[in-house]
Amino acid sequence: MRRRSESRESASKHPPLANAELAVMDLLWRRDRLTARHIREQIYPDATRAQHGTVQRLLQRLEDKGYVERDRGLPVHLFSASIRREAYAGGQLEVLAEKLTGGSLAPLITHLLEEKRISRAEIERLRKILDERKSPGGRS
Amino acid sequence: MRRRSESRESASKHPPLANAELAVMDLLWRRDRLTARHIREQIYPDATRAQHGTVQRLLQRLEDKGYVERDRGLPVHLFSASIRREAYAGGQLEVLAEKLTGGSLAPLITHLLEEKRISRAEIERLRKILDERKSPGGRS
DNA sequence: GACATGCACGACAACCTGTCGTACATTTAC
DNA sequence: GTAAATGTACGACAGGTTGTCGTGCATGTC
Repeated sequence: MRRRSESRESASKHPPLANAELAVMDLLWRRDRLTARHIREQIYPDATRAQHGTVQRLLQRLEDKGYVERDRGLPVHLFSASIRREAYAGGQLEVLAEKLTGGSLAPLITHLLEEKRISRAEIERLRKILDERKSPGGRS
Repeated sequence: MRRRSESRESASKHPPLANAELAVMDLLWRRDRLTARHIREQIYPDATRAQHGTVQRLLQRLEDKGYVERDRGLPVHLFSASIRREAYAGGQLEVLAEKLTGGSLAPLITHLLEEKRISRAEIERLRKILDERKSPGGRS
């Protein structure tokens, strides 16, 4: 079938994270340089022997996808996220906008506002963010 | 493994559309009440006999997911999107935010702004949208 | 009736994900 | 040094989803 090359390309550049993968990233986003053991303990509190392998598998696939780096300096590797949570989230947002609204964010947000699914506080946060961008402040 | 019930639930409420499915929805979002034939012609310009079935299949699965309604009044059914593009897009945005930033949109957009991935024009559009919400249009 | 067109749906291959188990390496304990 | 424990690498597999096709059935036209 005919398909849009761009969205396909961005999807391969920013493959979406599946559930278990996201759980691992979540830990790495909270704290860097974790051992596989630490991750396993968090995700599978009742750790059986076999689940070592599962975590290793997940970490390896995340490494393949470019989302995780491992420090092999020690025999027990230390894992870190190689992309910040905000960068991943932003990338996914872009993929979404590209697929659905030709890359524009406005329609997505308009709908949520109309449906009153964004709190007043959140609206103010967003306004502030946009204002900062308008007149570059102390931030950078 | 342990999983977050909320994100799972919203995912089942708003299942993401796959590629071919999205292509069909795209047509229905542009124009309502299309026949399967019309859709097939658009998606598979060089239509073979077998691809009738493919389109029927896609339409049926979209119907199952609640994204498409069909008018069975005539022997040749007429298909329509049962959710607006903006509603679907907004829903996906919410799913994204829930999974990644605890439901807040600000971090997603902050990153895109810092990376200068949002055009000046788009920023103004967003500001305008938010302003409208702040001081409700018509009055009060 | 014969034929064309459309709908319903079973079946299937390809892919992805989460899982496990096995093989191998390295460290630690005796 | 050998054995046990721990860790890494990765093949394998089941379950789910997706895109595809084909076949059977209904309904319309001539």
